Amino acid sequence: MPELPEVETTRLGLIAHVVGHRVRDVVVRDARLRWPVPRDLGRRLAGADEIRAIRRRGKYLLFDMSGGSLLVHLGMSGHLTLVPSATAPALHDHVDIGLDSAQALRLNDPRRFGAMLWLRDPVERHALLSDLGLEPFDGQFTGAWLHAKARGRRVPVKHFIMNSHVVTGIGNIYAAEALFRARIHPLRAAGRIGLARYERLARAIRETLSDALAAGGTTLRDYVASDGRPGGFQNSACVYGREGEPCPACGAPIRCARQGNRSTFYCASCQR
DNA sequence: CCGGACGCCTGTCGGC
DNA sequence: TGCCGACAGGCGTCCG
Repeated sequence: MPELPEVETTRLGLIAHVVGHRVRDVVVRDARLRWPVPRDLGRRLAGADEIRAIRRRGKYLLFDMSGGSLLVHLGMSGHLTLVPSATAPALHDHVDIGLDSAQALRLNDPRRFGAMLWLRDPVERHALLSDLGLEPFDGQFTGAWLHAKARGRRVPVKHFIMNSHVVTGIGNIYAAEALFRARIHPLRAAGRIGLARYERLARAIRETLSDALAAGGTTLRDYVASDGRPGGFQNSACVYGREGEPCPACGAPIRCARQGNRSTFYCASCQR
């Protein structure tokens, strides 16, 4: 499940191979992603100049070109890899973006929750990006900011920090891990948590994401980086997917609760 | 505005 | 062995 560390690992792995190159051709084998891949994507990309930069906003990747940007979202099961241009496609290899370097950027996404769209300038005004919350590594993202934002909210704090209109890049895995580090119960109402605990949470979110980034992200099932290699953070997870195992801090068994359609993992003795 | 439910999608797994 | 339901879950959308 690509969250901020997986998307950022993908971005970092692609920069050296993609920036400064032009798109030669685009092959869409299956346009049925979250939204249809635009029919004119090939014309747009091949008609633009070279890819100037790759940016990340939340879980979105933006490949900046003249006149607009290619937006990519990996959804739940997507990954972007670089392959030699002639590489035969495998199952769920939906889109190839052929570069002038004899390599292709290949999107594989079994569940097709991902997206590939062309965004005209100014990109930030697009509906998908305009209402996004703060980046966790933005200097404005502090405990005080979170505390103010949570005022009056009755939603469980785990949902609150997974809401991309509040703070971007945090999904089910890192939300659970950050709340464990901050020793906050995932079901506690967001508006009923004090400033000091939000300071702890903001710090825990940044530490968790930094550690995961250093490990190359988390691979539970589908995720691989742009070179095809899996991440390593799954071995460092304290609570996610560890129901019944002893809490690394106190030894009590990790619990699993269901919130709507999602599982949440926590230590009932450490997290209050 | 807020919160909760729903739908999209495929692969995997446990139970019978 | 095959069938079936549950589950994985990001996020836009809809509804009360």
